[in-house]
This record gives sequence, C-alpha cells and structure tokens, in this order.
Amino acid sequence: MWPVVSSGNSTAPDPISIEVGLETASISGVLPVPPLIRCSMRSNELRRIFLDYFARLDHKIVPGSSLIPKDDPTLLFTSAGMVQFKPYWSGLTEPPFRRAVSVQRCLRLSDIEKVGRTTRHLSFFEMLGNFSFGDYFKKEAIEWAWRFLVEVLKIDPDRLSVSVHKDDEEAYQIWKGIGLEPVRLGDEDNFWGPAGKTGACGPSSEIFYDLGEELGCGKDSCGPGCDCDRFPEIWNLVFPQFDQKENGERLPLKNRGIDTGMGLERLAMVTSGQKSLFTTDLFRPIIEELEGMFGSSYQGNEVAFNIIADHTRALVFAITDGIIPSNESRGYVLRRLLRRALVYANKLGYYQPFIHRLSMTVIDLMKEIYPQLDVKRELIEFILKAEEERFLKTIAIGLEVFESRAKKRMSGEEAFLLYDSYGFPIELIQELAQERKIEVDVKGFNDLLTRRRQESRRTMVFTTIDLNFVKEVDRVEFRGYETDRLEAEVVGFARRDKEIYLVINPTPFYPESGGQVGDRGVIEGKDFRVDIDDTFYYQGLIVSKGKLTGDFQPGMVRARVDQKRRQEIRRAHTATHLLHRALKNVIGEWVRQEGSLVEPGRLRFDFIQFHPISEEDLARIESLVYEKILADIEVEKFETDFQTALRMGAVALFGEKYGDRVRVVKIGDFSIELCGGLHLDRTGEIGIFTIQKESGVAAGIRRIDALVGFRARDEIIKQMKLIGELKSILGENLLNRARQLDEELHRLTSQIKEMKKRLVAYEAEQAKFEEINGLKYYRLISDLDDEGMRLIADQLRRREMTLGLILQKDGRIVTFVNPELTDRITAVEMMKVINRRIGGGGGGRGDLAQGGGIDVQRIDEAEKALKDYIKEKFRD
RNA sequence: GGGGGCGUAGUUCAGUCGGGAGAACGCCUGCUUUGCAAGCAGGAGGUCGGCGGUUCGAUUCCGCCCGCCUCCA
Repeated sequence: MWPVVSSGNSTAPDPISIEVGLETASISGVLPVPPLIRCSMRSNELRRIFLDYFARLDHKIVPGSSLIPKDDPTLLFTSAGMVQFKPYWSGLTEPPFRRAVSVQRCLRLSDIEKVGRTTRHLSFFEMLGNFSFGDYFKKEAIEWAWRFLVEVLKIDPDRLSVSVHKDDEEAYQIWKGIGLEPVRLGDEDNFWGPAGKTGACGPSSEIFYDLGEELGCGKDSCGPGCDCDRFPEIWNLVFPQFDQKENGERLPLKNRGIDTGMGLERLAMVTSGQKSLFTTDLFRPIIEELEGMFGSSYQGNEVAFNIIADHTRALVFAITDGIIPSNESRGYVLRRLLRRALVYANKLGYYQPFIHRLSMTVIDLMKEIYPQLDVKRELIEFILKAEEERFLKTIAIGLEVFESRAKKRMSGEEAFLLYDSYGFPIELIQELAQERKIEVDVKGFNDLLTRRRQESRRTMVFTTIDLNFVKEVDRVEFRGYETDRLEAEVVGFARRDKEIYLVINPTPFYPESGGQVGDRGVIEGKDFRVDIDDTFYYQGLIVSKGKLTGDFQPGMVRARVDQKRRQEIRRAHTATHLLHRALKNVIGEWVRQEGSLVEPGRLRFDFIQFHPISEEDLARIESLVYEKILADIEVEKFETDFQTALRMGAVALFGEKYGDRVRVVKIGDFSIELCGGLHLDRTGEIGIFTIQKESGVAAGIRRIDALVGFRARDEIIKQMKLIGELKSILGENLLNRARQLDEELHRLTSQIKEMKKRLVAYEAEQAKFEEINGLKYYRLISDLDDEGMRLIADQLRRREMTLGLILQKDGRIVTFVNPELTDRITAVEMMKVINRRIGGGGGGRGDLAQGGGIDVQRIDEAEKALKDYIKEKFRD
C-alpha cells in the first residue's frame, strides 16, 4: 500500500548552485533555428522544416509564448497557437507583422478524460501554426498547407482527406481545385474558437490522415471526423472572420485572416509511420524510462503509461513557465495532473514518488529545443518531489477516514465526502472497496459530482469587458514615462451602472504589468468625472476602470494620475531592482526572480531558493540596499534594441515577451534590468527601505516583503510610538521590566490561587445549612469569582444529601446538588426556578449550574419559591 | 469565482448539550538506576487563528476576515 510519509524528518537539501549565464537567461521561448540539421530526432527536424517553410513565405518567426496567457483574464492556459495573436485580428492592436509562424507549447484540459485512452489526445502538446492578420486568406492557406504535407514532407496524398464547414463554399471550391472532395461538417467539427470567452473565431477546414482500416471503428459512418482512432485530424486551418463578444454576439473581424494549428506530435506520428502519438520519438524515451522504473512493459499497460508520460510533460513545461502546484486556479491544475499520474502508477502496483525522476528524462529529451527546462532542472525536481510527498500524505489521511467509515455499503455521500473534502481519488475508493468487498454507490457519487459541477458553473463570473469603440485605434500611446497629466480622447468605453471602463488615447495611466500595480487618478470630461481605481492591459489596450459621477459623454478629457501614489510605486519599483541585485550579491548569482509585486510603498519579491535566508544574510542584503540609497545614484532609463541591452549585461526575465525595442533601467554600475515599469530619477528618493519579513511561498520559493518611502516611515513611526507608549507605562528599560512583570505576575497568580484555595476551604467550613425534608440546604453569599464559587460548591456538594446555592453581589449565582441526588433534582432545575422569579439566566450540569443577571434585591422571594419547590419534590 | 473540511500547549491531537481547557510525546527540575533504553515525582508551557454578534456566560452557536487541506470552474 501507499507508504506514509512521516512528518518532520525531511532534510533540507544543500543549496544548489546553477550557472546561469546571460546567454541562457536571455531569449526565453525562442526556438533556435540552426542552419544545419544536427539533431537525429525526427520531430526536431519537423519544427525546423515547418518554420523554414513559412519563413520563406515571408512569415515572421515568432517565439512561442508562455503557458500563462498574457493580458487575457478569460483564459487559464495558452491552449492554442493563436492565443498570443488574438488582438491582431480584432484590430485592438496593430499587428507588427502581417504573417507569422510559430511553434507554441499548449496546455489544454478540455479533453483530459480522453488523454491516454486514445492514440491521439494529449493535455500538453506543441502546435505548429502559420498566421495571417488581414493579409492572405483561404486560398493561400489551403494551398500552402497541402504543398507542405505532400511536397515537403512527402506524405502520401491518398491517405489524406479534408473537411470544410457546411456553409463554406469558397473553401470547398479551393479543395476541389486541388483535386480533393471535402466532406462538409457542421459547427461542432468545423467552427473554431474563440480561445477563452471572447475574440477571433471562424469556420475551419481540417486535414485528416488515414492510419488504416484496422484502427477504424468499423461503423458504416466511419470517415474523417469520426471519433475513433483511424482518421486523426492533423491540421486545422481556421479562417477567423468573426469577433465573439461577451454576450455571444459575433461581429465581423477587422483583420480577418488565417489561424492554423498542427499538432507536432500527430505530425511526428504520421511522418514516422507510427500508429500512436505515444510511440513517436517524442514519447518513446519517456515510456522506456517508465518501463525500467515500474519493471513492467508498456504493452498491456498503455493507458496508464500514456497518461503518466503526458502529464509529466505537462508538469515540466508548466513549472518552467512559472506555475507552481497550489490549491487554486492554474496551480491546482498542476496538482491534479500530478495526482492523476500517481494514481495510474498505483494501478500498476507502483507506490513511490517517481515523477520528479521521470521529469529528468523529459528535460533531457526536450532541452535542446527548450533550454529553459535545463536551467530550471533542480527547481522542477524539487517542486515535483515535494508535491508527490504531499499527495502521499493526503492519501494517508484519506485512508484513515476510509477505514473509519468502511461498512458493508458506502453511500454516495460518504464516497463524495472522501473525494471532495479529503481529496481521496475515486479510483482508490473503488479499489479499496473492492478489496474489502464493500459496495460503493457510484451513481450517488456521480450525481453529487454533477450537481457540484453545475453549481460551480452557475456561479462562475466572467471577467470580460465588452468595449464600445468610439474611434478606430491601432494602439494606445502610453505617455506615463514623461508625464502624469494630459488631455486625451476617449476612444472606447464600457459601463456597468456606476462602474466604467475607459480607453483614452494617449494615456498617462500605467497599466498593471510586470508586477507593478496599475495607476489610479481622475479622468474628467465636460459634465462628468471618473475616479480611476485601477488600470490594466486588456487585449493589447490600456483600460482604466473607475467610478463615474455626472453624465458620461465620449470626447476630450483631462487625465490626471494620483501623483503621490505613483511616486510611492516608483520608490518600491526602484527598490525592487536594488533588492534583486543585492540578493544576487549576497546569496549568489543563481538567485532568480520568480515573481514580484510592486505597490505604493510596498514590494514583494519571490525567488528560487531551497532554504530560508539567515538573519545575517537578510541584514547584509538590507544594508547593501540602504547603502545604494544613501549613495543617491542616478537611475537611467532608456530604450535600445534587445541585443544591445543583453550585451550591456541586462537581466531579462523568463516568460516575458520582449519586442525588438526594449526599455532598460540602469542604476549606476550596480544594477541593469529590462523593465517597462516606472522608476525614480535617483535612488535617494527611496528614502527608507526596510525588510518586513522573509517567508516560504512554496517548495523552493522564498519571499521577501519590504516597505519603502512614506509607508516605511509610517510603519516605523507606528512602532516607535508603540514603544514610546510602552515606556511611559513601564519605564525606560522595557525588556528587563517586562521580564520582571512576567515573573511577578506569575508569582502573584500562584499566590492568589493558593489564597483562593484557603478562602474556599474557610467559606465552605463556615457554611450553615437548613434542613428541608431530610436535605441539607445551603445558602451562602460569597465575594469570590466564578471559579471560587464553583470550588466552594465542589466542597459542599461532596457532603451527603446536600444542595444549595451561592450568591454573588453583582448577580452571579451557582447552584449545586450532591451527585447522588441528581436523579431527583438537578442544579439546572433549581437555577430555572430562580430565573423564573427574579430574571437572569443560567444552566450547566445536573450537579452544578452557573448563572447570572438576576435581581439580587429579590433573592429572598426567589429562595422561598426554591425551598417550596424542593419541599414539593422531597415530600416523602 | 463557488462549495466542503480544518485551525486548541513546542509537536500530534481529544474536548459530548454553551457552564471546570485536557492527553500523549517533547521540554525543565529533582529522585532512582547510573552500561544504555528507561523508570518515579514535580513543574513550566494556551489570545482555543483574528474581529464582531447572540447570551448571565462562547473553545463550543451565528456572521465576516485570515491561513492551510480539498473539490468544482
């Protein structure tokens, strides 16, 4: 069974030093296209041949973008090659080129259930694509695609077949001209997009490859587009011509064009004569490594092997792009992929963490094309190992819950609770149940799961903005580097009651980017005013959001950034660069930024490091930054081309996209980074810098929180004031005094405890009783607190045949009964009798009850009633 | 974004109906045995995650927030 991870015995690994030259740290995502083929891998050739082919057709080779889509809140992952180009079709952003070609790493979870069960579905894949933005259209796209397959790759044309959208006569005729007879399919098969909720979409034409009759489903209807494995779709040619809005409406696209996608893995399959993606050179080494690990063969275990291989690839690439397993959104998807892979390993009888080892094979296989994988090797291994161990722990907890609930039958609710709250995979529940001959209500489980899904979908809110355009605009000009106020024109807007989104051109408002938060301020028009509370990029445009007062009309406006706030942001950002450099100096050059947050007066910096930073190092880092602040160094900001910046030694970050022109921020000879954010003119303006805390965010990632400028000052003053107030109470020598007081408090508390004990004994001793029908009825008044009264009651009720009450001046009261009498009368009953007469409330246990809020003046009246009640009860 | 679970001593956790904050391990002191493991006696250690509400009284009930686990999107 699963080994249980014992907690607390994990030893921190030695710090790992990674050589990161600027050459490797530079152009993230750029696929090197060597002039000579030096790889023996067939799929490596395919990437290069594809890029070459379209480059010769005047396509710009564009590096694949990160798996985290930029500027598109409707999309969880980059799920297609077109994602990074979406604004180019809608015209929201002027395309810098009209034709592009790319190899895009993609993560798609919509078909996750099919992955591994068919020979052609993957969650992670690379997509080869050529794109046109308002340039060529169907004719070229179709002809080029056909010639690429048949003439360049020499694929047997008899094995290829095509489909078009049922209403797309144009595409149909083009294929006819080539000599093919396309099948016509409906929206379900031949309409693509948009990726996410909004954006470019249109009819498509697909190219299929016939793997042979033996793989077919045998149905009469079997043919291109069939769900079986015989005719995999290898290339989808999409003709984007609509722009889908948030409400589902489709408007004509400004730059209609071409968007194609061909899965590299499927292409590798057909060009190498394989019948499955998983036997291509992209997967075979992974599968073989798995066979070695598990000691079982691929044959007969295809589904589990396929799933594990696929998910491991996805994990390696996702972590490289900066996603860390967590319990929300993107990170959670990673967690699920990893757990799914482990569950399938379990099905093969393998119970150890192994994905972190398998990931090394994936890295070795792909590092030539994606050098970043190799750079992040240690991080990937560390994160995966920690995550695998965490899952084993989850399983251990789930097992306990399972055992405690295991009866003859397990209801759907119980199974669902195990799955939903304890993360126990349903596959394991079924397996365990089978072993123990327990029946599981799978239907009930599935019903609950379905209900949960519907509920989640219903409450899902989309963060899309449907902009109305007043004026066509290529892009929004950002003038925030030079100014914080200007006159501009409203070019687009969207309204939801008092909430309004404005696109103005030009704009002084900095949109949230690179960790720096968006600007706030005011936009004023003729009869209205908008208090801007956030600014961000949306589909390539800069959008400011705020609260509207007055009557909004598009037109000329005055825009003014909250200057004071912005200055605090500048302080934090420049300080972030100093901190980054100081970290490298003190800890080591391998320190790499994993994310940062730049707010007014506050910054947060995440970086890769496998153990906490020592107090001494933190102090050194802080004082190094401070030294640079006091040196009041000039902060130079300028534009240059990417290569020049790199030659100057600029630090470029992974996952960031850089155009040909880049902005450089240089602080003397101390720090130089590529950065589009806002910065100070001199480091002295930072004023104060103080590290607030150092903590861990996830396995292998540390975080430093720091304050600067006014916010740092406010915090320090707050602390000093607090200390001042403490001193006014405790005197100058705070520490000694506090220790003294603590000791004294301790001594006095135990003394009071002792005294109370004696007082209790005394009061109990002195207590007089009155006889009522053979009972000893006590009534006393005490000045002791609740605990004291309880203790007296404890003493008295130990005596045989006793009961009574203890009263305190401010209305607190305790009633008590000897435990042997409680089946005839209880302390709670007595309390209620009193409460009925003279108010208040109370309750407790049979032998002791507490209460309060009674009217002490009328106690005699209540007591009389109580005695009558007791007499009644013990009449015999 | 929404749902479920959890948050109590340094650690792992118990705490029933709203009325005495507990156990084990660890720690400290002493004793015993001194080959070690240990044994015996005593002790320290708590904002019951935070804030607010209901109540005479809240670790317990309610609301909001924070953190962790987990599921759905």
